[in-house]
Amino acid sequence: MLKLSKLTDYAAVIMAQIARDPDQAHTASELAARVKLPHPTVGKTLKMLAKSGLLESRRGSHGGYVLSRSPADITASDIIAAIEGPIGMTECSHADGECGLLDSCGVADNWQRVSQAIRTLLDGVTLAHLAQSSPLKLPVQLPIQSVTLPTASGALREH
Amino acid sequence: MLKLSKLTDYAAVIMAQIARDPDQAHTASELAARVKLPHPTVGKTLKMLAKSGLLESRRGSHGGYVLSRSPADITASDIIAAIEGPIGMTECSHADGECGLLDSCGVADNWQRVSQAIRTLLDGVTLAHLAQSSPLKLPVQLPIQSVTLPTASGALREH
DNA sequence: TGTAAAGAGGACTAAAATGGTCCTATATGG
DNA sequence: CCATATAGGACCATTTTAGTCCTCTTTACA
Repeated sequence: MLKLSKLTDYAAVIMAQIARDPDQAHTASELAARVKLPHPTVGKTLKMLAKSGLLESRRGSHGGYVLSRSPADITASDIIAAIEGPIGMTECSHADGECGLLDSCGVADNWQRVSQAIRTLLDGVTLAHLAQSSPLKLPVQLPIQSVTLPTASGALREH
Repeated sequence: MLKLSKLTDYAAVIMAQIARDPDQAHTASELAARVKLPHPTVGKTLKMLAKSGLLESRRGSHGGYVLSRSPADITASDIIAAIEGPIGMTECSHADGECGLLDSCGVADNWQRVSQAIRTLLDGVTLAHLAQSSPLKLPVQLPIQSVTLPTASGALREH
């Protein structure tokens, strides 16, 4: 369903929590309590976010996590990629080949373009947007420049 | 990774094959051969596409599948939804409640808006686009109307 | 009217991804 | 030194996904 994993969802919620109070370090237990999720799970999520550079961690007592950049400089793409790896709709949208069906596929190029469009869209959503409760303004119109389709281009024959 | 399942991928490829030769019925075995995938798998995919109304099937000898509408009237959303169910990034993006964390979540609204933007984007990509080999023109610019973020709106405090 | 060629529908299995927990090690402040 | 944190994995249970197979029905045509 083109869905985010639960962990990614948690990550977004957690990041938003931190973003709303960016000046102090937040511990896993504190965040777990706020977000009402089990401590180990929140801990795991935080570790992933830290490892990919979105959070900075301080160990020891009085430790915790802080944003490594301003909320306006952290995108939805960043968060998703931190938990799920590179964003792409299809197997072949990032890997460099190894699909084996490329010749009989015929849609790879276009899927990759769609992937790219989604990635760009997600790049435009920042943590600052997510953290604020007031609605984002998104373009509900014309996300695709409707190509008056060329009906038949040379290469579309098969076998 | 915000990825489509393999079956969805197959579905797109298969639909594109049919779209390129829309005037005759295509059997599962024929398509399996073209697309170089095992017959049972292709069969399963076709059944799903037919059940959700994107293909019409004719049984018996000389049977097969035909598009139920013109390629320009079948969208990427349709194909994805046929295999994966309703498109939405988060659990709460279509279900009507039952999340239980909504109060502590604080990002639900915005995620839903992002979901909606992706859905709209996908609605703009048709099977006609996918089937043609010449590149789609996608808006690599400004998919989000960058809200100069309101810095602090009333509701974003958390005790 | 019989037979072969198709799809419909669903049961089933194997493999992979996901979510979640826990343990040990290390760092840090008081 | 001790309490409090994170780091980094190992680990398991559950769910999802992919893929196969079997039986039934429909249809064209010899």
